[in-house]
Amino acid sequence: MLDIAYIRANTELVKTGMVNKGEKTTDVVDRVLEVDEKWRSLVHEIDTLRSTSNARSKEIGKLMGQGKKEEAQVIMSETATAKDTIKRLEEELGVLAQERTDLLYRIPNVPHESVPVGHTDADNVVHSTWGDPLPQEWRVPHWDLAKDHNWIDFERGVKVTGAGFPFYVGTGARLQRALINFFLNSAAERGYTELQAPYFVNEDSARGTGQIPDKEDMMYTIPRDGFFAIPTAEVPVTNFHRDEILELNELPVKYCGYTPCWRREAGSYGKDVRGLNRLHQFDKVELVKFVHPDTSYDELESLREDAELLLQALGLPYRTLLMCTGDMGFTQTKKYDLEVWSPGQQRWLEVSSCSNFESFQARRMMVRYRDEDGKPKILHTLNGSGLALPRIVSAILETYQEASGKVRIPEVLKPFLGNSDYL
RNA sequence: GGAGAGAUGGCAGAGCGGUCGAAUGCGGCGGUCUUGAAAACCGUUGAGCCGAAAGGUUCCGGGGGUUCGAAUCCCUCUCUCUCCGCCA
Repeated sequence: MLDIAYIRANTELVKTGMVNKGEKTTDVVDRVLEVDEKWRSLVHEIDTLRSTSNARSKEIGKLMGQGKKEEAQVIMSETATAKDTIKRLEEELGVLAQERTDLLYRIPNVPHESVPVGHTDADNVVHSTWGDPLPQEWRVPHWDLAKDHNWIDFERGVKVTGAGFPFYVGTGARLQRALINFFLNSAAERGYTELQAPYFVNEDSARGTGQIPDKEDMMYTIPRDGFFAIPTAEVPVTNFHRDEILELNELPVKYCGYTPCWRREAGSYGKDVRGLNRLHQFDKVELVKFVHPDTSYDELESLREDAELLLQALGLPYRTLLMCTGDMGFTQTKKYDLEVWSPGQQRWLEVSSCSNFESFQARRMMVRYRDEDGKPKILHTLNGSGLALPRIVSAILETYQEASGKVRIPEVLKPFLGNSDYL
């Protein structure tokens, strides 16, 4: 959520940002300012009332201590009504406070000035490309190839759990494990501390990163225990420092973590869901940074680079998109998507998205750092995939397949796969 | 799953219903001393909110209650620890 003081001081900027992100109206901004105004004046009123009644209680305490019961009685009778008034006003305040935060939660983060204004994915800007997209030629989609080699078993996944929960079999499973190791090792070399995170989180954590309210439908739930299956490691890893104050000299704090991710993906059908393109359970290595506000845009560039280097090392042609305002999402100020080329399907597949949230998540989670003046300040958070596995598996199978149907192993993965040349 | 104990500041750990935002110790920061460091000594050191500031206010696991007044009493929830059982 945004800082209400920021909204007050930059109302038009916030509204413009909303419009550019594709919100139909900006009424919520006016309403939050209105409610905030009322809230603040009521806070003031209540604080004043409490101040006098606190003073009186102390007075009573003093008199009682001196044994002056009668004098104490007089003041007691005076305070009786103030108590009721305060209680009534506090109830009012509670309603206002709730409304205020509800409204604040509905205001999206403001796009950075460097982000192109646009409405759809057509307005995204190609930031860079690496390698040449391979032509189709003999290359078949990964689902056919994987089936021929018995590397992925979609049918048994359906039997055991349901659609979108495949088995990886034999070499297929090994390839997954190799990729996870390669990604984690690379992240470690780039200064990320590895975290092995819980796969379930509680409600506070889900709220911290913004899955609740609004996006709880994307998550699988464990209602009996009040848990959510994580849709991405971003949730547990970013919440790692919830309600904490980090020291200035430890910034930037960088974590990587491998986890499975579960997403209900309600309402997704059609060709997009063939094979590994869209799953309910998939594996991902996530990169998360906690940084000083002054550096977050530099950190975004280096985060993007961290992710890009993985694709380059794997030798997979890809392109990097700078997402336009309309295609960016509620919580981000700036976002890059990395799309790998799938020669078997002749299309780009998103394998990473690297985002700056500025203080949007950190404010909600109260993650702060202690500034030079000794005061706690909200820091900035960023995250990006490094990388999502299934579409990388698709791209490897399709890119490295030979006319015979055999699949070569990318150089960097060989050490993880017995130094063989072929899968 | 059963039984018991507990939840207080960065950590440890006190706290009769009234000057308790909270003793004390450790840690942190500043200083004295020292060629430098250590030790010793002195001082300082929680966070949120309102406010231009002065100041005010809230917070002792969460929520509710009793009271003029709650860290302290009552109810409730959650979590942690110990023992037993079960178990990778």
